[in-house]
Amino acid sequence: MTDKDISTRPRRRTTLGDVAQRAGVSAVTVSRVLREPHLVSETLRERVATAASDLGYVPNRLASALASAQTNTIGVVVPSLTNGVFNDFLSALHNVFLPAGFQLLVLNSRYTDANEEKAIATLLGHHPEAMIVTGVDQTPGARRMLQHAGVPVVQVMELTDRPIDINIGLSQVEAGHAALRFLMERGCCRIAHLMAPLDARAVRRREAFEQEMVSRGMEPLVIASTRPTSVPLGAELLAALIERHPDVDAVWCSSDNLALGALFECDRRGIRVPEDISFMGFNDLEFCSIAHPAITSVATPRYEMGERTAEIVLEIIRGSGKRPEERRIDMGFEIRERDSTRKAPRP
Amino acid sequence: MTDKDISTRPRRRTTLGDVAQRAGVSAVTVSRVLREPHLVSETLRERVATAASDLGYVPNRLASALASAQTNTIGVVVPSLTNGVFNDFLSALHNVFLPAGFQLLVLNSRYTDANEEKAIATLLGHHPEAMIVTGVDQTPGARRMLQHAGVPVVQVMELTDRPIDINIGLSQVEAGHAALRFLMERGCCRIAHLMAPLDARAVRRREAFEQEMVSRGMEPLVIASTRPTSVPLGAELLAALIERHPDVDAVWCSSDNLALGALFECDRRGIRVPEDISFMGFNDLEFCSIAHPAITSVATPRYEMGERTAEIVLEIIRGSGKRPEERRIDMGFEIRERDSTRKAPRP
DNA sequence: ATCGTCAATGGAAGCGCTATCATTGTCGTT
DNA sequence: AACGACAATGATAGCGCTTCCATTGACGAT
Repeated sequence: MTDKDISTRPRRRTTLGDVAQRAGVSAVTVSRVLREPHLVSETLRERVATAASDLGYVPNRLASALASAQTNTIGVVVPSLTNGVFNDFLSALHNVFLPAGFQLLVLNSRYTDANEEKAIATLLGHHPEAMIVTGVDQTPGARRMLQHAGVPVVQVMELTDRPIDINIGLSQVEAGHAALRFLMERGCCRIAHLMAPLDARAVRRREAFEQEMVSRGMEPLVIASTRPTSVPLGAELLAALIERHPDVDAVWCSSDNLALGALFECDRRGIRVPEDISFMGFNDLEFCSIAHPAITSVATPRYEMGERTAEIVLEIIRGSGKRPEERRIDMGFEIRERDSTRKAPRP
Repeated sequence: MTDKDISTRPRRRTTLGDVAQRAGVSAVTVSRVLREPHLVSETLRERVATAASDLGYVPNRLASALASAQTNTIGVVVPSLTNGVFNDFLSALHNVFLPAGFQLLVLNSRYTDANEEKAIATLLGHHPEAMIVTGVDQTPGARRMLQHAGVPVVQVMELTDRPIDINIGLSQVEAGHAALRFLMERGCCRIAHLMAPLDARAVRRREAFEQEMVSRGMEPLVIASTRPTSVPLGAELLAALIERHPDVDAVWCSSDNLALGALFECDRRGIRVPEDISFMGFNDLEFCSIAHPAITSVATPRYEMGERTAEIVLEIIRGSGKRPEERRIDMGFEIRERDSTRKAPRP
């Protein structure tokens, strides 16, 4: 039975013309029924609709886009889908773009520049109405392509002085400074940083963190792994840290996943949090507030960034390309203190 | 300066013709340089390449696809990107399809049938070479569209007797039965199930779980929430469970995220795992083995499922539509026991 | 009765590319 | 010297749709 299904499948997909013929009208009329039904009499409108549904007609977006020079597509490149951060961002984009009649084309660069460049090329081949890329470290080739694309380009998550077009993000450098200051204010003095330098933004935070330590006369202490951030990696990095530096009293993790893994490892080793070591994460993913102990984290406005990005893009598209006053928007961040850094003051 | 960048942007994107003109050749030759360079003399090949790069030429995939009737695109619909399960699956698809010259178009149905149908329609509009959809509960409309698409269709994650075309997954029903049996064998007798019925597969597992309990004369005990699965939800569901049924001695969670949240909540309430309550999750996400206590989980072959799916699709496409012998492939599952169910035997 | 107006439809051209076939020129062969 | 074979290039015709403009007929205004 299923076999029959397959063999009876039409070899040629039904087109506008097929529908037109079946409805006894011209192709133009069918096209109009789909896009501007108010211009077509009700009689024909119904006849066309019936014919279309009988034939299981699905308009060919490729042809439509080619003819109209309108793809109603937004190209997005993110470095990871595993990381909850980008899901929140994408979710916001969806929520604004879909109702506006746009469709998202999302490609994953897996944290490598070459992939990002390839992804950008691929997306541009689809002629999106706008491009949204993560970070500000595109390759020269990618930059050039984006500059020549003739569509709005938004670089997100991070700030730069030389944006390609629009830049919406937060200062990773300030976040790095703030994190160290926060832990010091809580009385910590032997502070370590766990990170995965695959992410360019994590590297920027690390640099700021180290610089701040050096400027205070402290010895920078960073444990890094080239693997992508994950919960198991957090456990590993913490183990490595404790082995080499059993005297740490605070750990800042470059991602909440690392923090969670590190917390598990502490639990396993009988290290008490925050009594023995204070812990802080980054991004404030949803599990931070629910973990036990709850994890202090640097909250980033991922959802808001997505909304803002989408709104600005729509404004530009609808305003026939006019850019807003501010090309560079700082969305800020906020440290949410929870139990993992609430050490009882020393007697 | 940036302003200038914008204003000097070309209004019309460069086309094959532009490159041809600049290189002093015909459009056909440019097209050939891009697709079948061995057919073009080296002189022209270089001249064309230079012209293309000078103009920042990006081929228009829409036009190319329209003309060649080949999009080299695979359409994929998943219900969620937040859930690690689908990332592993997508990751496998990427790893097989990209090197084969195909590009993935991924849409998110957010666990609703209407969205799924819309996503399928949208993807079909892009004329993919194959469609991969999650689950087996497509709406009649979606089913019809897929049947008429004239391309291979794979339903994944779950098994059915009536596949649209190809079906690769695992039996959620068997998983439900197995989970209960596993816990009973470990001596648990008051067993609860925490779940989020947004996911059709979770519902199927629940039904099997309940049925198995009933058939053993036990009273089914399920706490559900209509919100999507998440770590915080796990904590909430556990709280609700304990309030109503303080006597439970085992909990099976429909996802590892729920299990993690529930574990945190136990920790917070001083409930010992596994001494007081045994815990089991589903999917075996990477944090299960690293959590403390490590979480017993039903491991699903997500990555392998993705690989298998991609391989079969490629086979069909390359074999000019010939389907494999087996239309329905059971990838199985496996319970990985860890500390969260390793209760010391009663004295 | 004649005109302009307007709603409702259709015809034709073309979006940027590729498939197909035709055309050129260069060989080696007899 | 004439031929076919073949490599290298170009001309042409679409792919399925939309845009633009032309056509038709019904209607109210003069």
